[in-house]
Amino acid sequence: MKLTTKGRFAVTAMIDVAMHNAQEPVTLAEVSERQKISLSYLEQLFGKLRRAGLVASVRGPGGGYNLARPSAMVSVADIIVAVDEPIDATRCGGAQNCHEGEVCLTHDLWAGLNAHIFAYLRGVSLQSLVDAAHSRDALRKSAPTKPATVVLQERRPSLLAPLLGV
Amino acid sequence: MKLTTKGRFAVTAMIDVAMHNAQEPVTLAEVSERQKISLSYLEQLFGKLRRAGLVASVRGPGGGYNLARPSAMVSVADIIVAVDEPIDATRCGGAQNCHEGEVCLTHDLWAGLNAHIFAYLRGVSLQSLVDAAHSRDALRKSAPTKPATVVLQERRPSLLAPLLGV
DNA sequence: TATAATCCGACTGAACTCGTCGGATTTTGG
DNA sequence: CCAAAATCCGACGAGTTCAGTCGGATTATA
Repeated sequence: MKLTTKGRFAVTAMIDVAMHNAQEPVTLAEVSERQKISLSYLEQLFGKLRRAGLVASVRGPGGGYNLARPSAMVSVADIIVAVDEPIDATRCGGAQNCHEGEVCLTHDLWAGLNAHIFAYLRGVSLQSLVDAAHSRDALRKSAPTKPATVVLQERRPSLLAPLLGV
Repeated sequence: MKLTTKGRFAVTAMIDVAMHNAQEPVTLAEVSERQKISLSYLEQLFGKLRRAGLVASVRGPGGGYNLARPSAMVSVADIIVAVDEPIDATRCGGAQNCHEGEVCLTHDLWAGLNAHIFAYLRGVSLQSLVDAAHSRDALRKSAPTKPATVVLQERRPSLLAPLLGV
């Protein structure tokens, strides 16, 4: 699953599309501006997302991207798998580290972890992320104690942040 | 947490030490031979494991490494954190991708995932991995239908194997 | 026909990872 | 006291991977 910044960008971009997809398709230029991701990079990502069947494209002027199915039916796992192609699985599946024909000591451990992570990300829908963003917005508006231009989010460097490079 | 092969090797090596640690300390030369990991690399790993307080070293001839505490009290998370030092957490903790002073759309998602993975690995003790290895051994001995030299473990390429590059 | 947009493959600079190497230090045994 | 066994340590390099760019092709609109 690999969990690189590419996957993170893809999820962010998909949320953006889901939030702005009324009738008109959403152009990558808009996403680029809103999310501060370079257009070229977005093109690369959405090529994969389209091939994976997560978005549908409309070419030409007035075109852009639509979600291929309702956001409630798209999971984060879907997005990441689409974008961060699995590398060669020949790590522990073959004779690489598994020594002398035996399954290596930790095989089951990593397999279990994989299943765990996958299940977690599979359980998070795009819709739920959109909802979360909306409720954050609502919360911020209901308590506008400072001018919006100066509001800086307080940094909260989670103890767990370094894990997985997030 | 990063989950690289370095972490995997460290876990494997720790299992090996736990399984062979009677009174005498275990030398890295033995671990190297049994687990097919280069000695130099093991030295590098065990330097970190020692600094993290997971193993204790005995120098000079007859020396080697002992577990610093009972294997039931060492988790996989401990080992991986000791070896795969956290990279710069400046991914989402600051203003990098979080744009315009707001928390980026996916912040909570990744934080939750981290916590999830960490909890999982925290729940797996070194002892449990040793037990699993022992029961695999017992199973293989109890059904010796073929000469041991020819027994090849059947490959079972899990569907989830590509995830995380395991 | 000009323009807005997706589409695509190749490429590069930078970072990171794996693993090595040479040597220093400590301790045991003869 | 000395040789050998072992840990200890920092630096380095080859290879790989990743993030992001670039130039241009294609498609559709107006």
